[in-house]
Amino acid sequence: MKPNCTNAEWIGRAKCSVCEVRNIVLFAGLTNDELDRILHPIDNLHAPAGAVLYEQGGSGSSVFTVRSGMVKLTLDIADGGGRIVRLLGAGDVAGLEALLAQPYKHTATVLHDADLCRIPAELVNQLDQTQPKLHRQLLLRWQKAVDQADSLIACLASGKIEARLARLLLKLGCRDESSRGYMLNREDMGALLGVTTETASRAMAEFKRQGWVREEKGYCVFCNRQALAALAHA
Amino acid sequence: MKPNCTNAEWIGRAKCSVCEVRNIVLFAGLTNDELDRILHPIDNLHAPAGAVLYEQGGSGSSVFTVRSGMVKLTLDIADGGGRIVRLLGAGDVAGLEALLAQPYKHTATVLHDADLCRIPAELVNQLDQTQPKLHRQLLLRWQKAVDQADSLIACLASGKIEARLARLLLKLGCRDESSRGYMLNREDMGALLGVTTETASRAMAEFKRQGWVREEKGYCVFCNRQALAALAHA
DNA sequence: CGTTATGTTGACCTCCTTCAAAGGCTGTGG
DNA sequence: CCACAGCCTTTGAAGGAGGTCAACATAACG
Repeated sequence: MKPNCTNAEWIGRAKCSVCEVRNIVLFAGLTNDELDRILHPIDNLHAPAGAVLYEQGGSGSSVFTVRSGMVKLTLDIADGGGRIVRLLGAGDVAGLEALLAQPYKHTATVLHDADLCRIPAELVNQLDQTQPKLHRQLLLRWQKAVDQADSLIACLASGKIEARLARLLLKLGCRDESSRGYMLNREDMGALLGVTTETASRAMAEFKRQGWVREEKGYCVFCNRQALAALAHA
Repeated sequence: MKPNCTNAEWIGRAKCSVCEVRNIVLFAGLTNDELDRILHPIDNLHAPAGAVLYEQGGSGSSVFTVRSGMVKLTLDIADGGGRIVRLLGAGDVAGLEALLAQPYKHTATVLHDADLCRIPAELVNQLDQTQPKLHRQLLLRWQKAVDQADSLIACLASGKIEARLARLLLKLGCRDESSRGYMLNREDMGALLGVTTETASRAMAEFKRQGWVREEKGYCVFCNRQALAALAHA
């Protein structure tokens, strides 16, 4: 059991060269040869829903790339509450602050069973100095984190609940599109949209009554994308 | 007049080696010799309140470091509205996305007369490859942007208005502390806190009636920091 | 089959929005 | 110096949206 990865199952050394998401995660751009030389300390983990990858304030020694599944980053503030500040899916990276020797800024919790790569921060920093391709990928990841945070502020924290929920569902995507068709429970929806669990539940129930969206054991299925898009713009 | 900087007054080539904020902005860590060799294309601008540094979607060719004053980054979404996603003060950097050849993600508007350095993205990218010190500064700036966005989500978009406003005022700081003692107008407060201008005005008026804060031509003066801190934690 | 966690719904009340109007400050022109 | 316009702020009143507390339903699970 990894100290940073509660309840995570260790699968083995990562085989980055055969990883189907290689091109969309951190090491995109490196050739197989380059990968073979460096991938030894990288662990491949499977973490079930509920697993905590790391906790806010913990000393960060690794970054995590998400190969599949979904991970949430939550920020606890003084007065309780605690809000979800990011949802990560395939190709996203968690814990970049570890590269700067900063403590983890969030608590990372698995929402849907996830395949992850755990990469020592030290390794990434070494490669960063010698591999211009990785270097650019790093900057892109950081920018993506900024974009996601900004998008959350602009799209999920402004307007009426129905509009916010519609935007969230559209962001989560559809089952047959990408790996992002996961459904959230009402509590997480509330923490993401900045409302109570009850309000999130009421809005979702109404959406289902209207036939705009359907739920299938953890997945969400769209029935009327147009209706959601119309709501999102209101 | 610079194309990217409406109403900005051009002062001259930047003299980074005598810049008092050099240690807290992008080139912190470089020696004077190193600076002398590279600072030629850097422009020093003075921009009055209301000036627009760049607009969302514009092709980004420069990053801006803020030497003094205050700048807001606003994100316009489809359905109008438009929300402030970041407040920048002395030492902060705007437009990092230009380094990745991405269009500007926000509109940058000066809120309080600002001294700025306009640095060509190309120059930063060149230095990034040869100057490890600058490289680390860059990553730190990106992380700071993430932190600020997350902080906004957690602190300024959750809870009752009074708590949010108290947190905002504490963040803005006090006049005799740093350069962040600026007061915002009610419209910007609303755009930052996610409420209407009227609600922001009502809350501020009440704070002033209670004697917790005072306003002096654009600056804010604390009278009762404890009261604000207590509100912030509620 | 009971137990527990999660989702749904209702009733009531608070907070914020909306629309409207009045007050205050500043700059401009007579 | 005063009058006036324009902008920002403040305040009021009415309505709606979401919070809160509680009950109940449903699903998951041993």
